[in-house]
Formats: sequence, structure tokens, C-alpha cells
Amino acid sequence: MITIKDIAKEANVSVGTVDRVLHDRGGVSPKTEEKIRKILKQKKFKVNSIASSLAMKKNLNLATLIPQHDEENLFWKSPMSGIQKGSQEVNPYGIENHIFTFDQFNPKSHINAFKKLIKINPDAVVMVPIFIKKTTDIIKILSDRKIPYLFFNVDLKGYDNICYIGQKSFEAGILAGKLTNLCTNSGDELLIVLTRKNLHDYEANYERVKGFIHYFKENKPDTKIHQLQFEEPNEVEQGGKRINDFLKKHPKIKGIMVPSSRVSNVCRVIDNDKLKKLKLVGFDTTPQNVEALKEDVITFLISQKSFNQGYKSIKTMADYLVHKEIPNNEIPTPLEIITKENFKFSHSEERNYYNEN
Amino acid sequence: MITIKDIAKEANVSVGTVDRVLHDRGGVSPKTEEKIRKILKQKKFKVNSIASSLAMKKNLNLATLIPQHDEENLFWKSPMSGIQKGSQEVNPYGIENHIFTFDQFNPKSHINAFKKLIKINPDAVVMVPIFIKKTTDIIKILSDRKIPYLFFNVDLKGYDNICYIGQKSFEAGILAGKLTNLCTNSGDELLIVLTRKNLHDYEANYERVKGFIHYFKENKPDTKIHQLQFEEPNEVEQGGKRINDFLKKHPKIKGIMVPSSRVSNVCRVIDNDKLKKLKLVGFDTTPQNVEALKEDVITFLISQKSFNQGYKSIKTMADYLVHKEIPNNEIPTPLEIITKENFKFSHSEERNYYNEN
DNA sequence: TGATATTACGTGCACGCACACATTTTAAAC
DNA sequence: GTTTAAAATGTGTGCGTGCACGTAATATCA
Repeated sequence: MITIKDIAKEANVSVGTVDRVLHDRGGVSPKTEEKIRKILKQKKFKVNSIASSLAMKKNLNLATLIPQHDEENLFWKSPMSGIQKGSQEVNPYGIENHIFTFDQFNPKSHINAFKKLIKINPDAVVMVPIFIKKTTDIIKILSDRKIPYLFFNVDLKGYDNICYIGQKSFEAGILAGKLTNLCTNSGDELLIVLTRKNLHDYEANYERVKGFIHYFKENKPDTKIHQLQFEEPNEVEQGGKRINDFLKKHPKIKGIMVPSSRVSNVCRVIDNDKLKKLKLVGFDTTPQNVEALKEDVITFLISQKSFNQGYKSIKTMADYLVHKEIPNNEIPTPLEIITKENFKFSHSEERNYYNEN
Repeated sequence: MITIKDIAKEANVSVGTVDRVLHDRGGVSPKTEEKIRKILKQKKFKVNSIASSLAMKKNLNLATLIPQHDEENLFWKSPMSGIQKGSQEVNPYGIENHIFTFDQFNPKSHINAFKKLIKINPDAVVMVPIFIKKTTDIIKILSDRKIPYLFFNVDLKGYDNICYIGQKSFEAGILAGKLTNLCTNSGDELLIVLTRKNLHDYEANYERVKGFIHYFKENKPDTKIHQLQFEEPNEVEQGGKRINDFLKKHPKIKGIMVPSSRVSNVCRVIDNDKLKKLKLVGFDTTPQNVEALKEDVITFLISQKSFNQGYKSIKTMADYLVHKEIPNNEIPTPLEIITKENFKFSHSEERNYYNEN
């Protein structure tokens, strides 16, 4: 391990001078600078990031704005865990993350959460930009105060967020198309079931449907693709009846794609004997979805590794703050294909986190 | 951020005393110990890992034993990159990793590499246990010297390795079975193509085949599964002829599973018109395989994320050395399903690494 | 030539922790 | 109650960097 001290000795200067050329602080004569740079290169010097972060030790405030989760709506639990794990990891670097949650169906709670958030005067914000109109006002405040912000999970275009971390929805739809195509036959008809309760990723769902349809247009243009709006959960009986009736009316439907994380809600209402003849493709590894996957009711789930999204968001922002590391404008998370057989080997980071806590 | 100093002040003791109870060094009276522990808990103190590693700064030697790669055999390039990235990351912690490579088809070079390795007197060894008989001797030396060692990629049972990091081959075979089943129909016959040039993961291939067959026995016992030994690459013409003849003789074969990373070598020799009607499932995202995947010749690749295996091996061993963190005996890497559509979103860590270098 | 900017460089402290060593307090032995 | 050993606690230095500040060398100008 080669240190600044070693370089200084070799160049017959003090560590201060070496430090100056390392950080382009100026105030070094051209010849000594050249001499030092040469030795730096020759000895392949790299700053010890450990020591560096200790020495810098800023005291930075991070703030995170994320929807709350409950037993009924577990989707946001996983990203929240990722956020928490990330927070824990960046804490030794002098970064404190403050998490603010809100009701994803209530714009007012969104505003309130933001008010609290802005009060702590954060140095950076990690957020899920759900309420488009409202979000605009929020972001204006951040921009005015020159507070950097990052979006994750939901991709809202046209803002100055330092980056977006999440899935590419259109491509996810294409993948869903491919998977559905592979497990059905020529002549089979397909059904897309749209659910209501997903305001937060309305855009994403829409893109997924577009991608799905795009896939078939490109690869199997004759395929008949139906669409159905499913009202749930309060109208399970009606919704169930509608779907079952629809499936009876269109017996050639052999594959169902649900562009949201609520695919298990759909399959729970479909008659059992019919269900066995269907292939279902959906999104996200919520506990209910995984349950249905294990029972072989769902064939494929496309996971966006939302734990990782949360985790990576915090880490990316921390790197940005501490090391001024400017990330790519877009960090797409993997389109992970989950089946009954490989589920238990996925999400190992998440499980490790739970075990530790 | 709460520090040892804060705790000390609160408890009216010196930092030394706090340090003693933190590390169970003894020499603290029961009452002060209790008092300190109470404050520790109450204030939720956690050691600053950054500062801790700086202060401890051991100088440890790690050694890695891994097969070399070349243009012809690219499989080991990816784990090697992971190893290198890991080495880079643990370097600030005072850990130097020395990499020794050998020819995977030449046991003698294995021994020679090991001889060099043992000369640097490593504090720990990360290795791919390829040559089973020879490995036994090597491991005896490590055991005698009480040098901890870890296996990755190849799972060799019956040794005192602190853990195995890699894929569960039998389960990977099951997954291959599921995928093949999904994209073929009832009545279709299947073919397993075994290749010669994979001494290193002979066991793994065997397990994959077993898993594949197991899947069909459990889920579609009537399926006829053929097996064929494919001699390549020096006998491409003959091998190609054998496969094409075989496929002509068994026209009902609609799916091919290749349990090794050489699936692209197989599909390159199959007649084009026949190929279009076949679904191929294989392993590992070697450049050639990915090429075939993009051309829609291969349907599914199951990746073992070998970059991550290498990376994680180094990090795990480093944690073990520095923080005495004892890992699980088995760290299974994901069974990642790769298709034409999601390939570009996978392996982001690996790509990031390449970009940085 | 001497006073004063200006530039070039050296020094020392801080970050939070680990650990060796010094010092004080308590207990044991006489 | 003194001596001495043992236990309990305090102090100080170093890990490698970053950075503020102090000092030395050189340049500028009268």
C-alpha cells in the first residue's frame, strides 16, 4: 500500500504539496508538479478512500420521500428496506438520511410530508415522483434552493433530477410479450388485465402495455390481444364475474398479462379449472405474487428488484455528495425473470439484510 | 453521529474504557461495564466502520487461484474481472490480493501455480477447485498451515472451505427443464447435448442434467429425452453431421438443452432451417452465446453471474479476515434467466467496472 | 538594497477508532 | 498502616487524508 507520505518522500517534498497536486489546488511550481505526477503514475498511487472519507467527514443531511406501505399494500416495503440498508451503510461517511412517507392515494399527505422534509434543510433529496402535478411544485422549491434530487422507481421526464434509478417500462413490456409468446401457441389469444389501484405507476403500466403490444406487432402480428379493466379489491365478486365471463366468451385466450404488481389479485378470482389452462405473466415479487408463483398459478414474474432500487438510490446520492461522482442520467435496474424454480435464489441481498436485522 | 467519545463523556469514563467493553477486552469493573453497555444501547451506538478499519489496518495477503482465459476460452474472463474489482475495493483495507492463474486442462500448471502461491505465504486463499485429486494435496497444505480457504464456481464437497460461492447446479438444471418445457409442447421430444471440453465443471454439468431430467420426471414423465455427446471444436464437421443426422432421425425433437457454456458451439453446426424450429436453452453469457441469443437462435441462457461470484468471493474473504465475519457455508448465486430482451439490463455492475477501466 | 507582494512549500491538527503504555485505585499480604 | 501486587482506568499515538495556517523562497517595484 503506497501512501501520500511515500510519494512525498520520493519527490523530496512535503505531503501538503503532494496533496495540492492530487486535488489540483494550485500553488505548486510546474517542475515539482510534473515530478510529483510522474512518481504518482509510476507508483500507481490511488488515494485510500477509507482514510479520505474519514478526513473529509462532512455532515450531510439526506432526505427521502417515499410512499408508506401497509399489510394491504406491500409494494413499497421492499424499496423502503433498500433505502434503510443504504442509509445504514452511508452513515459512517457522515451522511444522515431522514425518511418521510406519505399515503400514495392522498396528494395532501404528499404535500405535508414534503413540508416536513424541506424543514430539515436537506443537502439532497431521493424521491418517488408520484403526483405529477404536485410534484412540479415540490421540484421547483428544490431547484430554487439548488438542492440536488434523484428519482427512483417512477420515471418522470423533463426535470433536472441528477438521475433516474428504476426499470425501463417499455422494455419490460416487451419482455413480458416474449415470455407470454414463448409459453403459448400460434392461434392463442391473449388478455391484458388493467387494474385501477395503481396510480403511482400509471405511466409505467401504460408503457408496459405498449411494449407488450409492440412485441407482438413485431413478432407475431396476427395475435389477438384483448384488454380488460379490472375493478378491485372492493369489487372482487363483480370483477371476478366479469373476467370469468370474458374468458368464457373468448375461449381461445391462453395467456394473461397483468402490467401491474396486482397479478395475484387477478388470478385469485379466476375459476380454478380455467386457471390451470392459462399462463399468467405479471410484475413484482410481492408476497402474494410469490405465493401464486409457487403454486404454479403464475408462470413468470418480472421483478424490478425494488430493494436494490432503494439501496442504489441512497448509495448513488451519497457518492454524488461525498465524491462528487456524477452518475449516468439513467440507471436501469435489471429486468429479472422470476419463476417458481429460481425464486429462492434471487434477492439474496435483501434476505441478508433481513437476517441481519 | 454518535462516537466513542460521546459515550465516554456520558459515562464519566475515558474512551479507553469504552473501547474495552466494546471489544470485550476485560479489565473493567462490573458496574462501569454495565453503565457503559446501557448507554451504548440507549444511544444506539455503532462503531464507525470507516474509522475502525483505518485504525486496525492490518497488512494481509490474499491469494487467488483461478484458471486463465484466452480468446478461445472466455469463460473465466468474467470471474477474473470480478476478482479484480473486489481486490481493488478491499485494497484500502490493507488487503493485497495476489492472483495466480493456470491452464485448466493441465494439472501440472495447476500445481506450479499453487507452488508460487504458497510462497507468498497468504493469509487466506480464494480458489476454483478444479483438479479434484490434485486439489486434495493442495488443500492439505492449506489445512496444515491453518490458512482459511474458500471455493467459488465449483462446489467441491468434503473439505473445510469456509464457504462455497456459486450456483446450485441441480436446481439450475431444474430451471432449464422448466424453461424448456414452457417453450415446447406436449409430445415434443427433447435433446441434451453434452460437450467434452468442460473438465472443470464436469460435476456441475452432470448435476444440471440430473436436475433437467428430474424436472420432467416430476412434471411431464412421458417426455422423451435424448442425449448426445458432441465432440468439438476440432471435429466440427463430424460433430455437426452427427447432430444433424440425429435430428433428422428424431424429427420430434423440438428443444435442446446444453448443460455447459458451449451451447453456441452446438447451435453453430445445426442446419439453419432446422434451427429455426428448435428452442435452445443453455448456460452462461459468454460473448458467443450472447451473440446467438441476440440472433434469436438461443432462447434462454441461465447465467450464474460469474463476475459477481468472483467479486463476492474476494469481499467475503476480506470480511472474514478483517471483521472475523463468518459467512454462511454456502452462498448460492442467482439463477438468472437471460433472454434477448433483458440481456442489456443485466450485468450492470460488470459493465460499470469495464467502463471505469 | 530593502520593503512588500506573491508564490511555493511545510506543519499540524482533525476525522473516529484500536491499542500499547502510563497512571491511579483497590485489594491483598505482612 | 505500610508495601506490593493486581485490577481498573486514563493517556497518547498512529492509521492516511484533507485542509487551514504558518513559514520560506522568489519576484516586484521603488
